[in-house]
Amino acid sequence: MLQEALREINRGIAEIIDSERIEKLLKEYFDEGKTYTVKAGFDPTAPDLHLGHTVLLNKLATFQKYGAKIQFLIGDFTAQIGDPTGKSATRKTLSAADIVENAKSYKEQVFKILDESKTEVVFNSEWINPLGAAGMLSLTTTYNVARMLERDDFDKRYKNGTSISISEFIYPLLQGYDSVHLKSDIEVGGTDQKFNLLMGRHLQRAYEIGKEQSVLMMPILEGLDGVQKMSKSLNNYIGVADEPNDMFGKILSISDELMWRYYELLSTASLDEIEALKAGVQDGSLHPKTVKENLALEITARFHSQSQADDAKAEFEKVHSKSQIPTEIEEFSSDEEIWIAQALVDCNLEPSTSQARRDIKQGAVKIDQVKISDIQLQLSTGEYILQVGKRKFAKLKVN
RNA sequence: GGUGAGAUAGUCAAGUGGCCAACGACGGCAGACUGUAAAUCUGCUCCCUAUGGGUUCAGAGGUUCGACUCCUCUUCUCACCA
Repeated sequence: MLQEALREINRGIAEIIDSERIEKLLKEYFDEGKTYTVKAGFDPTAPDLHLGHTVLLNKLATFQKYGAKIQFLIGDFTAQIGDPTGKSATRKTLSAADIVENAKSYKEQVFKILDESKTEVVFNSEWINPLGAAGMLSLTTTYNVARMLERDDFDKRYKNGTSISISEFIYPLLQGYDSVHLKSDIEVGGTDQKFNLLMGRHLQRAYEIGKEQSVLMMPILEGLDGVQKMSKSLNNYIGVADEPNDMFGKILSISDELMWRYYELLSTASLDEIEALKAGVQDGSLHPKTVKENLALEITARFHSQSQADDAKAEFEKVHSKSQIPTEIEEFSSDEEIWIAQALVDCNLEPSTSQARRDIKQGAVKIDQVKISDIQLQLSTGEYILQVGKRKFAKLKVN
């Protein structure tokens, strides 16, 4: 039982620090039923969760299975500074109202994966605000500039002469202080958070709270392009709130190489099962597309339902394999005869009539499945299925 | 505080009086090929019912027949010195 739990917890992780302590905590849970706390911090700037976030959430859910109480920390105070991690410049701040709104939407999405009864949602402004100037000052005395500059991104920026705001130095300290206040046993985060996570250990020691948190780092999930990390701003993400059809389609559009990465980090299939799939593809007994479809089905079902996932698969086959028209298409109407380019813009298929013209010239536009080439085409009374490229459809009714 | 350099389309980055709606790269979109793959090849990539017109090169003025290019001021960024 203990061994199984350890295997589950170690699955897919990038790095672990002080795993002996985790083992000890688990042993105490199995032997004496003692619980422990696992902290994970989230930035309230991005309330729309995507699969990249779920890598971490899945790990937290695993911990919950084995006696952990999750400290789900929303960094409302630290968001005012902006985490300098991976950023080349200081970023803008959020209003208090935005933060409240974002946090709310966070909770709605997170409990699709986490067990609410074993999760405590906390805001760090709660204890950082009362810290005051004196508290802040004493916090800063626990660390020094030279060590702060050891951090890779600070180091690079310092050497390049790119500006580093003093407040950015404060950020890791505050994140570490969260661990002091919460007396966390374990903190889970992305590998890019290593410095900040270790700061938690450092400060727990400095503040003598009698323990030092173990740190577990999850790898960063690549986005749909397979190169850059999955993020909303790069628009290469699969959102947990995406419609079943979108979710299924997006997963199927990833490269074969990336598919294995997703299997490792997102699937509940065991490592042995994944190895078997890889072997199957290698010797040709399994088609990579089938393997990818199964992944898409599993993930779509997790965030929606099995039947919705099955429907998404059927829909996908209909539209793409058989080149038929999707079941549900957004409908638009026009009260008078309309020029094709304008119609495409009105139906949100094209951003401008200029772009529409170009696409028509290139043969990317179809009406009722038939490719058109006449830029001047006028649509008179009737119903039309407009299509741009392979995936954009709209139905237009001209009265 | 002083001195110097710079700000060009989603990003990087050419252009230093007309040949500029602005080279190139990346990204993005589309076509071919496919498994809606990937890789590769090709085309497109400010707006406008368009062999034409309109708005762009940080912002505001100015010089000029003509400015992304020259001048002045403003804003912002960076470097060196303090």
